[in-house]
Amino acid sequence: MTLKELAQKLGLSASTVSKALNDSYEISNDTKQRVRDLADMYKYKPNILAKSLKTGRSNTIGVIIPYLSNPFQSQILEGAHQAAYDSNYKLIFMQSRENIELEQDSLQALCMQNIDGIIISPCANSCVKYLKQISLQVPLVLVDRIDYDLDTHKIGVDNEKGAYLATQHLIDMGRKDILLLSVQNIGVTNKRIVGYKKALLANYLDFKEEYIISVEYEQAKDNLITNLTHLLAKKLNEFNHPIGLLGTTDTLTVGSLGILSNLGVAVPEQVAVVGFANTEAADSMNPALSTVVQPAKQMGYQAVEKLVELIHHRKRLHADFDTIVLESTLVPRKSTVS
Amino acid sequence: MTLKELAQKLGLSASTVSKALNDSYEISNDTKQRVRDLADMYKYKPNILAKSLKTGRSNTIGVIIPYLSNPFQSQILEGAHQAAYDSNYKLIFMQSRENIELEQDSLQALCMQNIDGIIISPCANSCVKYLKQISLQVPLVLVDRIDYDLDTHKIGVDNEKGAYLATQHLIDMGRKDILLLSVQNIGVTNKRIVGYKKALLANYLDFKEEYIISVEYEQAKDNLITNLTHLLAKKLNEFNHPIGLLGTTDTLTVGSLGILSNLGVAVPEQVAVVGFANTEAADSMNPALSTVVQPAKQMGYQAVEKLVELIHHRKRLHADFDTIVLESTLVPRKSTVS
DNA sequence: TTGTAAGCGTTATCAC
DNA sequence: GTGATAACGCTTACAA
Repeated sequence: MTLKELAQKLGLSASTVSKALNDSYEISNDTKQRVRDLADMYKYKPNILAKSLKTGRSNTIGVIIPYLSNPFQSQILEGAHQAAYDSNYKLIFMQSRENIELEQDSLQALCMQNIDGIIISPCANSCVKYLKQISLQVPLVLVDRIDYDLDTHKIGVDNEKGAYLATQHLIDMGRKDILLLSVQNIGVTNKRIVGYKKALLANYLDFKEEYIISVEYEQAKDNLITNLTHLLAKKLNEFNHPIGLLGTTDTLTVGSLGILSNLGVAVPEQVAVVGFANTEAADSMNPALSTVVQPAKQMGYQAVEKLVELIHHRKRLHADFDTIVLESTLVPRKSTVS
Repeated sequence: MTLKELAQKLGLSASTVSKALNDSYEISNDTKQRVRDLADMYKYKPNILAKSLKTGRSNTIGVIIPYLSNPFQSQILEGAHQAAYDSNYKLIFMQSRENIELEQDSLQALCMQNIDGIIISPCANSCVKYLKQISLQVPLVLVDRIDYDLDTHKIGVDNEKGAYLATQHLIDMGRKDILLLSVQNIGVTNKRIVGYKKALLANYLDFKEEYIISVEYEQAKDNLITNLTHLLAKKLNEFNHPIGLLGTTDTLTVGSLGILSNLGVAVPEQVAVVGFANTEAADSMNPALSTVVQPAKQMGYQAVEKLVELIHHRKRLHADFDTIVLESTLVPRKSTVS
């Protein structure tokens, strides 16, 4: 059932019917009602493709995140989906798998899809230049990994503060030697390291380069096992006091618990663990994991809100872009509090 | 840069250029090359909307799952995305939130989007009639929750066998009283209960209705806490032997570990726990969680493969639909083996 | 081998 | 208030 067919049945022209269905002021209420009634009756559904082709807007937003299987990122996507649903947009998503070529591929693919805007959490080592170029073609909003020099809206969390809180918490629990687990080349990591350092400084503790365990995303698990085991063996012998461990991503933090357990290291007695992690399973961990929780869904939600805003009035001043920084919260559990 | 403009620059007609770019046999190699070169030069990108409008195919697949934030379901989606990417399809996804109205809304929304096909993991209490009606309009493939009377491809796992294995494992570990945690009204649950019963039967153990703790999805966590606490208090007193616990979903299984820990119940000494769970964090659980692992990504991948197959030759015989049942595997860890 | 013309289902402009 | 017409950018008979 097309507009034309509907028009014929009504004895009206296609354009009149179109206007009626779009509630145009030009059309009389009588006609509108007649049109709507028959449209309902025949279950008329406009062809969105044709509509989009004509209007130039598709009501579709593209989302690019590194990994969908990462619970934190899928929470962002869930929030984004909710917001999209609320504002009547559709979501097409892509995964960059922390791979710069895949990211550019996906960006390219999205641009070819007549989407109205893009939300992206750039992959490790992402190319700012390329992003900038895209952002000139189509509205773009950064989410979570917002540490890029781009003129656009950015929605993230206060990573520095989150790390500061976590570090301070470990110090409060009496730990003076605090290892930090991080993934190489993810923007947010830097801020977290800064927070970590500042907390150390504020407590008159030395920062030691060797305390930073930095692994590549790809072989994160294996690298983590090797490096952590190695460093712990050394440090636990060297010191005769318990130490702290700060994980800067879900995977690393949760993974470290398993490793420590396998090594027979007591948590928190020997090593207190706290980390960024958005998992609901924190209470079921061994032991219950103290976490820095980030409002992931909210980030995704606000990112879409901002993007939609951007889509609706595209001609904003450059100076007018917002960077929204949400708060993360520390939830202490048994992995730091004995 | 449109096809027309490109044609003008080349001194050719739009149709010739279109054919050249689509590698039509009608066009000479010379012309093809010239066209391609200039297209590259001007970075010509075809307008997919126009193409879809004309051809009637959008190369887009809709996916509906209950919750994106459920790691198991997001793994299905990840696999689906991978397959879609490989076969050059785009994915639009929706969440039903285990809500039948939201599911029908989403189905409706997808149908209006000129998608080429749908993959769905129906929500609890989903309406078969409605699904059937949709499946007549557009190719549809069921994934994971395949226990519906629909003439279409279905990709799932052998839930009965998975539950059988898990139950047998608990029995092998010396447990004769085995509680089962389940969510109401999810199709897969039934099969899992059947597997559980069969394993009991095969070992000459009585099935007891009271051993089944069935909670609603919405208040799963709260209900679980109440019911599990209650039943355990009763049973642990009544028996003087250790018992078993079988969780039929990620959330329930993982959640139960936290609850048991809070109750001060020793796992596996007092209660051995095993459950369906696809989490990578199993090793970090308290204690490391024995799991029935399902090939979630593979399910998603194959679902898209099947759907694409269906899209390509729509006129298949009814009798010709496949139901693919993948194997799940049991990974014993400390929560059952002391 | 290439070009012409019609059409996919809408919306927008302008005339009536 | 309503309708004719063109246009969005592409594909595809069919004609040349």
